[in-house]
Amino acid sequence: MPKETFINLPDGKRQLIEKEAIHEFAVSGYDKASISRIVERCRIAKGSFYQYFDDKRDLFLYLINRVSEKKLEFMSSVLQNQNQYDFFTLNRELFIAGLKFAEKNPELILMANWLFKSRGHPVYNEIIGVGLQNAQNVYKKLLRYAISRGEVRGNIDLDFVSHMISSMNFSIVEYYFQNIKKGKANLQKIDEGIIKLVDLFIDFIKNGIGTHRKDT
Amino acid sequence: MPKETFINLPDGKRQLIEKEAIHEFAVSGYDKASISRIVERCRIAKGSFYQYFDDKRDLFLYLINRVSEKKLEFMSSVLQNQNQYDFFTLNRELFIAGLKFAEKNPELILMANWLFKSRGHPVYNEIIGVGLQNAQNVYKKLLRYAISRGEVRGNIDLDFVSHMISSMNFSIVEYYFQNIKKGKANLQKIDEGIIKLVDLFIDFIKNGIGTHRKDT
Amino acid sequence: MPKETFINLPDGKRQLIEKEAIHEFAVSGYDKASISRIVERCRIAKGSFYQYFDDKRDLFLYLINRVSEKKLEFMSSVLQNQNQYDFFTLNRELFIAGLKFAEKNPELILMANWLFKSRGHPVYNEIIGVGLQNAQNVYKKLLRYAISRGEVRGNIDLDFVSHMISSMNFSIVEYYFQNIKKGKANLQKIDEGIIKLVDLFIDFIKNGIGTHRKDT
Amino acid sequence: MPKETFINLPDGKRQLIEKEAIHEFAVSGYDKASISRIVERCRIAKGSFYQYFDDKRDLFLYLINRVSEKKLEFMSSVLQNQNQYDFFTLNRELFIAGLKFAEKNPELILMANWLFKSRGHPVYNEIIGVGLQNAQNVYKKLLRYAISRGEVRGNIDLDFVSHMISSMNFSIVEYYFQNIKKGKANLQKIDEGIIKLVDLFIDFIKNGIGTHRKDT
DNA sequence: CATGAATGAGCTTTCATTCAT
DNA sequence: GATGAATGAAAGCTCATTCAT
Repeated sequence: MPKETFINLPDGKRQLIEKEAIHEFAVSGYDKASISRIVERCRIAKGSFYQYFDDKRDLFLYLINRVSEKKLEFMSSVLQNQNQYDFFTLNRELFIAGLKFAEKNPELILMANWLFKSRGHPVYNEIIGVGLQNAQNVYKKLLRYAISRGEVRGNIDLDFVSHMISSMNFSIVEYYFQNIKKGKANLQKIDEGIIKLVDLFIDFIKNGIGTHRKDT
Repeated sequence: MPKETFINLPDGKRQLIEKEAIHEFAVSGYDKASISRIVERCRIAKGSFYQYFDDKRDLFLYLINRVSEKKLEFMSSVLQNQNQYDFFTLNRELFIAGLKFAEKNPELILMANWLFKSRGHPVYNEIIGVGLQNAQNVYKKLLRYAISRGEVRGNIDLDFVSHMISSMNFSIVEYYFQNIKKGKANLQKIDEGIIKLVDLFIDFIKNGIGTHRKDT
Repeated sequence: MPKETFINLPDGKRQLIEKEAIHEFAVSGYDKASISRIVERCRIAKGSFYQYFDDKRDLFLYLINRVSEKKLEFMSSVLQNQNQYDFFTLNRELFIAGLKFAEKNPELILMANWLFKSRGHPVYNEIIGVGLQNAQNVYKKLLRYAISRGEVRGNIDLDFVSHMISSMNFSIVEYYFQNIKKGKANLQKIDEGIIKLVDLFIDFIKNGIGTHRKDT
Repeated sequence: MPKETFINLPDGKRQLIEKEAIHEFAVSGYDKASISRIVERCRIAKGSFYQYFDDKRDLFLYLINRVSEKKLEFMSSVLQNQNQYDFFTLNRELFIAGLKFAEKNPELILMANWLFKSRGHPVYNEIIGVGLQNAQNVYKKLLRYAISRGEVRGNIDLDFVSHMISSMNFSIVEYYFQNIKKGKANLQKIDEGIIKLVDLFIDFIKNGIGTHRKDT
């Protein structure tokens, strides 16, 4: 975690560093991310960086935490309605909120996605070790709650299902990004298409693991 | 592709080099993989390596080809029954064959998965350029065939669905690996569990994109 | 061109690096010159070198520029009298100034001579591309001016004559160096001898390309 | 010098090796010349090469000797008339014979020229050490003879003058090659031009070192 | 607290030469 | 005598991290 010196930095500078660091990790991934490039773009001294953070790892962990916070903040409005919605509707809303977040913070998502893809990488393990809230755990909690409310069958493999749901989430976002990059369609239309796919996906988990079969 | 010198190597040595190279790429990914480490572990001279392969890229491409071959060989028995099975059953069999292959060749799979996760990396593009069959394209073909046979709705988004199916495939294999690493259960039991999950997944794609709704 | 870090180096260190680099290029030529050897002799870290220069090429180009500067500075006193002297006298003075410069900076000359001999080498082309004044072009200009003043016949092949003059220049300097190396004579006497030869050479070009024949 | 094994080689193979080696040295110079490339082009084994020659140096020395032989042979017709011609006419004939040889054996000349430019290089010194006949020595002998016949002043610096004459020779040939490469003119016309320049040069040395002044 | 030069282990790659077959 | 795989020292270059100022 960053040192006092970073916390005490004037807001503008701190935000600049965060922004450029996120950009660097988003574009290059963790291993190829270059501290030199970050400090160059921020116009701060290399030494200063090491007054703020212990090392590259420390910076990355900090940023991942910030992303989690930001995303949680963004999604809190949805999560506050946890009791109103059933599990599947809540999921749909979360999914869509996630897509909107991705749309607004594409670099945050690219960075987080690097992490998601890097199971087995030393920093991945460390982040898990630090007990960072990750999507999978969120889904696990929601699933447990849904089971207790009778919305989801109790005999599912919680770990696997939450793994799959977060994978799908990731996979859809990735697909979305790729198509944007290809400029395959205007954003409006892609959004529509993706929401259809989200619905398809929601349908799936409902039919697949719900207590009541659809269409009966 | 490797030079004659590599092809002519005594089997033991050739296999040792392949094994250690696969190990290296599996644990470190392409960029961090170190030729120095490979030759050290094989107890061959650095220069010898460059008698066998043009460079790191050449080695990696060769190994990926080998994996494709091996996997194709392994799955050919399933694919030969392409006409007997309907799309969903075929998928199930492919899935299970894939899991068995992963079980027998865990490091190959780790290496291939690095590639899967590295869309955008120069070697990824090159492998695609070389026209290597990747899972997504295979599924696209199978889906088209299934649509022509009336087993799958014609109004699906082929790209998205094949993307999702190969992602799920990848995701399930990954999940499987993690649990093995954790020693969470004896292999026998995990196998049973996973096959159940495969069935769940097959159910999903059937209900989600099949022409006929289940239970109607 | 070198980075700020090199410019800001304490004089002693900067000069040491220049000296050792010139020595290396002088004895080994560009291709065989070894950065490792340079940094070893300067007792600096390899990484430090790359804080100062982009690469070997960058170092060489910088040094060649320095030589040009130094030589131009050294010869400026002669060139300032460009209008007072006729072409042949000016040449004589330039020649002698060149020899004196060579005497004071033997390694610079060896380095520059490597370049002179390496027409066709990538760095040669690059240096020409950068528009560095080379001897041949200087002579071409002087010749044109001399023709306009009626001191030199107008029907000569400018390219060939300037090629020959700079070759001779080079050749005489080389001869001078060899004899010094052999310790063939005390410097005083060699100087006398060489100046005689310079006069002979000046005579030659006068007879060859001058407007008025000697002895008529 | 080459080993017995090379001498005993069938003519065709021996000549092929010589041809390709000359090509290699001509194109790349000594240091960058690659034994691997030579054996590859000759389709012989690397090991075989080392059965024929001790090393790269050995091969080069051998080839330089062969060039000397060939050139001497080519020029012997001129040198046989040594007594008929005066020094200057002989020189002119030698020069022109040299140009014709260069025209017929461009790669030999490129190789020899590398050597000429590489005073100070280990192999240069060795070749001199071996006492190889070089142009400079030939000129020295001719000059001595010419002095004895009263065609050349006795008070010249033999070393310098022979150095200059051979340098000029080299320089003109180089100029010739460059213009051919540039395709600056058709060969016929270049020849005419060069012969004019040769005459200019002969004039020079006549004026410079002859006993009798021209035009008086 | 900011600075930015210094560090050095590490990387991939090359190539003349050797030597067992 | 022919073979060609094996060798390993040496090359140019990178980059996260340290530390004296």
